[in-house]
Amino acid sequence: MSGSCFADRLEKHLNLTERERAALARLEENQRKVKRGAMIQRANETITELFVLRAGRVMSYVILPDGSRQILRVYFAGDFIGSASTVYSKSPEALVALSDSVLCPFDKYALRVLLEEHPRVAALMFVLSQMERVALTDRLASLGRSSARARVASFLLDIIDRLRLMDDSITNSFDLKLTQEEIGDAVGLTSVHVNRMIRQMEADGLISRSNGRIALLNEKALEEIGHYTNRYNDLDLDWLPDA
Amino acid sequence: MSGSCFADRLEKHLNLTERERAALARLEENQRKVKRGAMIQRANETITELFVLRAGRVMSYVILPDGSRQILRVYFAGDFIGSASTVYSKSPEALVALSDSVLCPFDKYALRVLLEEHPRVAALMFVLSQMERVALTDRLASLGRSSARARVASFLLDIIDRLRLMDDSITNSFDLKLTQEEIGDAVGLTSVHVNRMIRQMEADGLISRSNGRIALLNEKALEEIGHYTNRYNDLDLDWLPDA
DNA sequence: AAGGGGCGTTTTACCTCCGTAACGAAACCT
DNA sequence: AGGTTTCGTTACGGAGGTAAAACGCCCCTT
Repeated sequence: MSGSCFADRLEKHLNLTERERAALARLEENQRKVKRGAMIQRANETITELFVLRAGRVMSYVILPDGSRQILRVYFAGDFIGSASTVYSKSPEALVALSDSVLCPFDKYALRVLLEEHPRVAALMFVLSQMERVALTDRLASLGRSSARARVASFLLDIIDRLRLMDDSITNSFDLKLTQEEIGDAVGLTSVHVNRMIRQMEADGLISRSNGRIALLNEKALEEIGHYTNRYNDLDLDWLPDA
Repeated sequence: MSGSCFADRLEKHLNLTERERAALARLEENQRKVKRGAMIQRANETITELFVLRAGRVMSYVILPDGSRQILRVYFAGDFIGSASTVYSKSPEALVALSDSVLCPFDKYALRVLLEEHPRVAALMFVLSQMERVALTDRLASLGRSSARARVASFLLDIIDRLRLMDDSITNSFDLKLTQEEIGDAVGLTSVHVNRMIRQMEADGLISRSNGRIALLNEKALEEIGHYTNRYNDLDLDWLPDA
């Protein structure tokens, strides 16, 4: 366990050197605690800060002119967030804490130094960003081309697989920490219809629920319903620069 | 005009050094011509090649188990494609030429050398990948939270703005090179309904068509209908390492 | 020039999945 | 206890999907 939560995350995929770990730890020198519901970054505001999410859960979203919301992504401990601000001077998306969380803010210019001095970390940042790109295209296919039932199923599977990545103790149940309205805003449905789907899946014995926790009782079936594939098995990072 | 089409694209955003241009040109040493309709990369096949698209037009898509297709992205000259293969050993998406095209294939390991030797280019690759990420989240919001009319409008605007980025001669009309079925597969609609929307927009005087070309007659109105914002104006690349 | 096949577009009729609106119950604050 | 948030459920309507056929156009072939 190094001082850097982000380094821990990267080490799920490959081994870092001491120097690299130290450099990454420097991104997390500052900490900021935020409460559930806190706005971390407003959309369309000037920003120079990025964050490593050290603990808790965060979502990013946009609000359309008609008031509807699209949740873009849910983030977990170890994730690098706010990365859009590496490119745009005004944040294209808002960030809100879904649970009490700990953030490590750092400056764009700190990222610059990191990338200059650690080519392998630079390559890794590119790789992480590609992983997120693929996750987004998967969700795009889900919203564009599958039914409400399929969208909810694949969304649940994606969340549990990402939680498992950092927490080995998770078996088949987890705390979603999202309201049904939020699930709807993530997969492009209304809360009413999310509720229909969830109760239907519960009636079908695919999932069960008790006070906020969701248990996936038949993942194979859910994967089929949701057209879901776990991409984290098929990584190829051999081409990255040597340590 | 350097030897590298990709360098030309990057120079739309910032100035490269001679050394950097030379390094990028090395990615485009090989050329391959492909005909319209040619499969460049099949989904789920082992791959080690990436491409710079030198001329023509290419799309990426996935096919869901039920046979439906989701087009993920349309690429133009100067775009870097197949980037998912930097992360996965099997391609998560298929690539097909939408018009006769010229591709410059290169190996993952060539990318590695580039990133090791040119930290600024590495940072730039990260930036490009973030730009694509934001483009995807915009489309995610479009599919998840807006009407058929809005989806078609924003799709057309996105295409024309990306064409304009590389070709100053474009005013308000362009060659789409997509069938209505393909438009539908890109924005999550059926060809029938795309047709309804397009003819409606034509009747409303928002667009006009003649032999494959589409003219946007009222971009302001289309932007409002599609909840569209052109992100290419708001870039902030000042933090990148110095030349 | 005539005929024909292929591809994309247009149109019609019908249907269904999902959204809208509304309200009551339960759970959660403070 | 009283407000606030979330969940559950209903009835209804509409946006968009499905299926099918006709139409137009280009290119081929004879």
